[in-house]
Amino acid sequence: MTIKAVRGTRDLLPPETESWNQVEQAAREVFALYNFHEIRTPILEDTQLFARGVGEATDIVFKEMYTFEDRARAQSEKAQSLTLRPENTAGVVRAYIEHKLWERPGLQKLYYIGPQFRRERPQKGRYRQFYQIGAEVIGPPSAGSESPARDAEVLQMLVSLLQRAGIKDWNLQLNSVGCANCRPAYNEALRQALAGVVDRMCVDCQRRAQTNPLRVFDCKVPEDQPTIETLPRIGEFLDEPCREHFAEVLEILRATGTPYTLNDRLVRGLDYYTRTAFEFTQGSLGAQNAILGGGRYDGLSEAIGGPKAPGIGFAIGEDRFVMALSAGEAVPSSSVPHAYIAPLGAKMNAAAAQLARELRDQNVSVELGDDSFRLKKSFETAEKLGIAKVIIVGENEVASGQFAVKDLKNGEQKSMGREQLPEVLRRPARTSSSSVTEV
RNA sequence: GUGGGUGUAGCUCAACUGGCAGAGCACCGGACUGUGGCUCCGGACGUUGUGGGUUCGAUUCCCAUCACCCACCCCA
Repeated sequence: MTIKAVRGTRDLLPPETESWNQVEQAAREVFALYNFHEIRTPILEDTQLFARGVGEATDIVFKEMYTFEDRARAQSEKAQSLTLRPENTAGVVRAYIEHKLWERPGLQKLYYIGPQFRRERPQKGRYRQFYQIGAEVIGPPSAGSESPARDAEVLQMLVSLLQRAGIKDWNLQLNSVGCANCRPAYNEALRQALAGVVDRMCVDCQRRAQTNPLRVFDCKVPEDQPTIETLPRIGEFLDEPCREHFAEVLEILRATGTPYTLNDRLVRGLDYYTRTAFEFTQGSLGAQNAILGGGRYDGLSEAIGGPKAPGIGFAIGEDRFVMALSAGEAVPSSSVPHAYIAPLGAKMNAAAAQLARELRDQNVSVELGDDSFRLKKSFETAEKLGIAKVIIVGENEVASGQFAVKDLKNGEQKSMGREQLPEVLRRPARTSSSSVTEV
């Protein structure tokens, strides 16, 4: 049996990796405009971080984590339970606490790009090793971390990222899920309301009513919808501070022309979310149509043993983002070298390598051939690689110092000294209509 | 974890009712020894996902298993 990539993981090959780099570059540029800076946290974390941060009862922690016991190195050392991170917010907050980042001036505005791991059944837009691009704004309340201005700014940043990357047909769904103060009352009201009607609902809802009542709002069974419509909404239970916070977020969004859709059934699957919760969906993605999601997590730091450090953040599903991109026409023009160097005849490899190095030092990208190739093969190879210009390095050229440069687009060939090469090669090829008709 | 679908060459797909596993594209070489695209000729290409069963004979029928796809659950 040949060895294959394990289930739910995949190789990203060229030219697709070009799209990934484009997405990441667009993200870095936009983040920089909003003064976010990169953080890189370990892929491996103490299992407790996720149990306490993400929530013991969530599906992610309960049944989807890659967890294993790291063996003790010495008698005196205890074995430790480690987990491949299923998301990155907990890790960022852990680092915030560990390095006392609240001692630094202002808010911490951090972004990350990297792989995450969840053991789910693979599906379109869902992998066991998947990639997230995310950002967090976190800090002490005195630095403004609780301000609705931060929520609105993050949402606005996401809109500019989607626009810059060329994602179309997106929709921003917004809700407020309350806080530690008002959510218990709502949970109780919901539980009571469900108690009366749950036996008429689908089996999944009956289970949700027990384990995580908020999630009945996710139900897609048509027969359940009328029942769900009668259930109380979190919006009716928000306390005054939560209500004001949400209203101000909306006001800023309107003022900045950021379109949104209120969705009072939007709930999020991680325990740490408070107040603002959001999701961007995209039309071309199939059932897994959430291209990114996030929200506020005002109690997360304290849940994992840190100081009060409210924050808001999001994670973009990079796999889905790239998918949404290639569903449109925004296919990347993969980068093709400026020139192909064709060493011609025996013992020309050294001279060709020398020229290649000179050109590369001057930022000319070069694919270097082999002197065992016949010229014909060199031309064919350059043609197949889509390279526009071929430089011939033969005995004549080496002796005279004049190199033959052929433009494959229009068939013209001329001789020139090496000092002229970089400038000529970097110039894009002219494709005159007259040259197309030769042959 | 549950349900449905699909697995044949690098890619896209054929192969009648169970009877020699094929084509196009791509790849390699030649025609053409310092000049590509077009054309022609030739070459290589497979444990038909894997293992078992039925059969004189299985890509085809049956069972199991694995992978992928789609959906549920859940999430990015």
